[in-house]
Amino acid sequence: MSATTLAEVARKAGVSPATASRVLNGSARIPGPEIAANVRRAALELGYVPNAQAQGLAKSSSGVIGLIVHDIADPYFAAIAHGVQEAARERNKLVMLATTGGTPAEEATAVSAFAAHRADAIILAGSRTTAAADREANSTLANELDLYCRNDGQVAVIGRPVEGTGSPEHHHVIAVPNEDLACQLAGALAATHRGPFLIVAGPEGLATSDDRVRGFHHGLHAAGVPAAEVLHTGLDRAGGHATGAELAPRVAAAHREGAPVCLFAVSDVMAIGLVAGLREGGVQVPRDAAVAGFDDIETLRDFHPGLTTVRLPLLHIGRIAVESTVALPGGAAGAEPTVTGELMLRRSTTAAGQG
Amino acid sequence: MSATTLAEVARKAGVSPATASRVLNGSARIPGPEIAANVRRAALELGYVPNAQAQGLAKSSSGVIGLIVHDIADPYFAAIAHGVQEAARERNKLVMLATTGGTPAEEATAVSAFAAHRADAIILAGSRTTAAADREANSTLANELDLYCRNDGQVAVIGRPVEGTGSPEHHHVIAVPNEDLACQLAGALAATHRGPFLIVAGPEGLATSDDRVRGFHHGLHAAGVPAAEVLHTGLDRAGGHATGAELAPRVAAAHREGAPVCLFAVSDVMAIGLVAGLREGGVQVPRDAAVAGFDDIETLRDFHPGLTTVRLPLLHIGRIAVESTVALPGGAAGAEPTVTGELMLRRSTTAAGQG
DNA sequence: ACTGATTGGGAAAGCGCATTCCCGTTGTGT
DNA sequence: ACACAACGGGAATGCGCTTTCCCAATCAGT
Repeated sequence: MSATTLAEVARKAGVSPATASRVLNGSARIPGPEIAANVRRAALELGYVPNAQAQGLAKSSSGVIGLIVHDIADPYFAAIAHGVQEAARERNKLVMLATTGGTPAEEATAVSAFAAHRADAIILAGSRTTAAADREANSTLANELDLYCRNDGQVAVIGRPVEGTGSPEHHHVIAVPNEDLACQLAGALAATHRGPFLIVAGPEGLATSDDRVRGFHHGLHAAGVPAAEVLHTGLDRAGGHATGAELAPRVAAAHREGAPVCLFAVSDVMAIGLVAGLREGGVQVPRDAAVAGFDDIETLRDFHPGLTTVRLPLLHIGRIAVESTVALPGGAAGAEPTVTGELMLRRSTTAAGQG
Repeated sequence: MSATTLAEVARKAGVSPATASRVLNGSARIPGPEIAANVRRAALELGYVPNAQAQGLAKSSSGVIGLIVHDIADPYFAAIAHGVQEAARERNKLVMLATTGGTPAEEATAVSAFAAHRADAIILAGSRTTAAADREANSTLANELDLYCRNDGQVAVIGRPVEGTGSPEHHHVIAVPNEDLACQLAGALAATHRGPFLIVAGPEGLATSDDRVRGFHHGLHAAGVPAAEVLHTGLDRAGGHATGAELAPRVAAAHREGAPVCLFAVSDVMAIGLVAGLREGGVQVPRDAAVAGFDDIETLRDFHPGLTTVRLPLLHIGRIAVESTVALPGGAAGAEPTVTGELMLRRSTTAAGQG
């Protein structure tokens, strides 16, 4: 059996389709109460479900927000998605999800798909990449976004703008002060930690990772601490874990020699993997080495020892991404789009007899 | 500037809209190569983006899969969403996400919204509830689902079927052997643990929680162990944490008296909160008490001490939910829809001098 | 070379709904 | 009592696309 249409409802209620349309959705003109009741009853009896596609086609607005993330299973993105979802619901919008694995090429196809669905807005979460290999894909992405904007689409990018896009009035950048916060973190750690610093970073060219590395370097430099060595690996638990296992002997040696290492992983999930890898290599945190992360992922806050990190208001970031891009039903625009973080100094960087 | 339409592309290419349509999407009839090239070039030059809504309206298929979860920030649902997303992409479908906080009423509105968008399938993840207070909302949900099915929608439910729905040929239940696995877990724990058992459950009436509690009871009973006390709390980290804090003195006392408690939290996130709460109350796991969880959430596998739990193939569950519900482009149906779990016995239930 | 089958393209009819116009009816002002 | 405004409802058009149906042109077959 096929879906019942507005026309059928109208016929059953003995009115015109126009009238039925007016009563069944908040139109400016509200038909008389008796007629309205009739229509509503007919709709109910027939099990009428409005066809959002037809509505969207007629109104040229789909009521959909597109969200693009690297990996929804990553708690970082899950938290952002949560915020997006909340704000979307307040606006009576649905959210469409695309996961891309972080490649600009996949992001471009996701944008294209969302554009095809005439999404009211597209939110692009996840680090931009500046790697040379992605240059072409990045420009494809920029083109796709421009195309979308030409059709009156709004896009919000979390972190950093996409290189090479035009129409800035359609682009909203939710800037995340990664560099500044990493700098602060480095300063705080340098104040208490005696010994060399090591940075466990994501792949080279990942903007978020690069920003945090750069900030950490600055912070160290400002504190008069020798520059940290940087190790590049995967921006996930596995990358951290592998690096931890690899580094364990060296870290253990450093500790024996009285110059324990402080490791900064550019994300919490990496830090967690790192700690696990070190532990499997016989290194205890914070006894033998200090470890810090970034993001303050909620699920990881109960980790033991408590992980020193930087809290990012992920949920809020998701919210303001949609706030900056689609107005509330009431009409008011959203809150101010500033994102700030907060240092969370916990046990993982507090060795006994230190601090 | 408004979007360019197929008609404009057709005019520019000097062909009819019909022909343009045929070349720009895989139609059965493929126009001549020269004409096709013309059309493609025109589309490119004009920056044509097909209107998926119009396509959906004309074809009556939207290419969208609706996913309903309690909370996307919960790693349990995030993992399922990941699997859904993967399988959806293989089928060239987009996924629409709705988070409901677990209330059947919200689930019903989500189903309604997805039905309005003519989603090709709806996947309902997250525990059903049998609480009396939800009776009415549950039947609303069932109605909404039936309405959706009447319009040829396919629905997959993860865990347990929704009570009161008809048209079983449209409903696919991805059964999760919660009860059986909890039973096995209880048996394994009873074999090594000496001391009373305590179950930290979710709200009463939550099917998943209830199933796991029941299974655990059975397992204990089969092992000849006295029945466990059940404590109901929130099915999240906060619930586990509060219960842990509350229980700490009692657990500590039990340990002092030589009869350490084994706590079974019905989900990993609860277990993590529980451990944290206990620790804040001075109870060390596994030294003073044993703790087990359920799900084997990936992000939590690096937890220390390793959490004894039951591994559920969450990603796979997400995959088969879509496989059972929308065919592959190739045409073949999906894999067999059986879900199995695996006991993961780790340190959290292995006190020194035991096991 | 003539008929019948096949191919390649166009015309047009929807898909389900919103909305602009239009018209008949009732209410207000002097 | 009459003109005019305001209101409440219907007819019709269009949103952008797919797809059937139809027609002209080409092809093979005896």
